[in-house]
Amino acid sequence: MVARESIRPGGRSARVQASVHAAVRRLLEVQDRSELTIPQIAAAAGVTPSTIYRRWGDLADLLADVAVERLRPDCDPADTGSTRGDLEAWFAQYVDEMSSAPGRAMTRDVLAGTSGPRNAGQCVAFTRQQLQVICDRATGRGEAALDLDALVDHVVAPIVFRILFDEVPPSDAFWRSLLDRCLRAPVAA
Amino acid sequence: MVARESIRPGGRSARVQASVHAAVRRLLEVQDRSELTIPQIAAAAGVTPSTIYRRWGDLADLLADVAVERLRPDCDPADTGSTRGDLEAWFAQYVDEMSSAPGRAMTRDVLAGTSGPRNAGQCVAFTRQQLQVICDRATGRGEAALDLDALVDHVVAPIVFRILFDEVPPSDAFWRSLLDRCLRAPVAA
DNA sequence: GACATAAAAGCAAATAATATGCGTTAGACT
DNA sequence: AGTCTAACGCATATTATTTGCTTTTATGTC
Repeated sequence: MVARESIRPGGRSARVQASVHAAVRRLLEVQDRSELTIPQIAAAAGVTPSTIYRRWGDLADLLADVAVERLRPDCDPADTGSTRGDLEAWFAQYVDEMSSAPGRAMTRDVLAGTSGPRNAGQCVAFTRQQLQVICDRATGRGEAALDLDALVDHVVAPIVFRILFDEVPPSDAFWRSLLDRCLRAPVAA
Repeated sequence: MVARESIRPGGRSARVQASVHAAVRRLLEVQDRSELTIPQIAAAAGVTPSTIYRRWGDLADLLADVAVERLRPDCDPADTGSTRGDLEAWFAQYVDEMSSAPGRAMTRDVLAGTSGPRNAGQCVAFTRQQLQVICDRATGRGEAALDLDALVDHVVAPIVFRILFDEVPPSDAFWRSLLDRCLRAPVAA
């Protein structure tokens, strides 16, 4: 089962969803996710457990849903005046956010849900959208065109790979060198 | 809770572990993992559910444990005579295995367990070990030294990223171009 | 504005999974 | 052989999940 796609804003469904999401976020700050249960979330959100079971199916799917919502960017990348600056600023905050303990947990949650592919696809779409804005801006300035796919494959992917599979989070120097290398060899056809 | 590290081979613990792992593998072929339950696995393995709960904690951890075991390489990379050939052969089978439905599921399982970092770390260690063998072989032949980290960051990572986050599995052309690019610019200091 | 409709939530009871105390057994070590 | 310990089985208690049915709430129609 999966969360409904289109929910009228302001309706009862939306309110329930909001309070459940809020309850999850609140509880996750206080306790470990291995202790988290659906009845507990239901109580904290002021709804019946069966409501959650019917809408989200199980805990993994609910957590995935919450994580996707939290990973959704809320504004465009900062405009620093230069493409390089835009990219550096964006990746700095991206790495910072993603390699934090909650960030790692959210990424895992997104992948763990029953509909892992769907949720994960949405997340990478967010990332691409953000980078696309920077790419478009570069083109608008008349600078050399950026290769979005190269950025994803050679900067984003190694960063996320490290976050998911390595104990130590990616260092500042690490992602900067990835970005350097990518910008230096833009279209290695 | 986590599976014990060192278990004497041939002991009762080892037998229980083997039969539980086998039961999980067997059941996963027949039915969806969302239907899979611990009592069911216990019955199929001929043990008591409490045994599984005590040893593995929960289903996610058990699945992670099984997945790590299945991802453990059972032999060295094939020796094709050339480094390039070794890499191509190895990546061909790696991508094939990892992007299959069971492969994707296993990768997700590894990340989903309570001790995600530990298990994931083990998997990337397997990969590095395999690639290290190829690197050593290259050095032995007197060829140019390969950059293991570059292979992981710029070939393995984009492949795994695609498998985890994209709906469509990485194409043959995709990983070949990654490998090409990596071999052409080996030490881009 | 009252009324019908449908989707979603609440409630409560039934079922299933998970946790745990305690006795038993298998293997390790002397 | 005898002892010791870790792990298992069994039975029981607790907790989570599912489900049928009722009630609520928002929406669209007259």
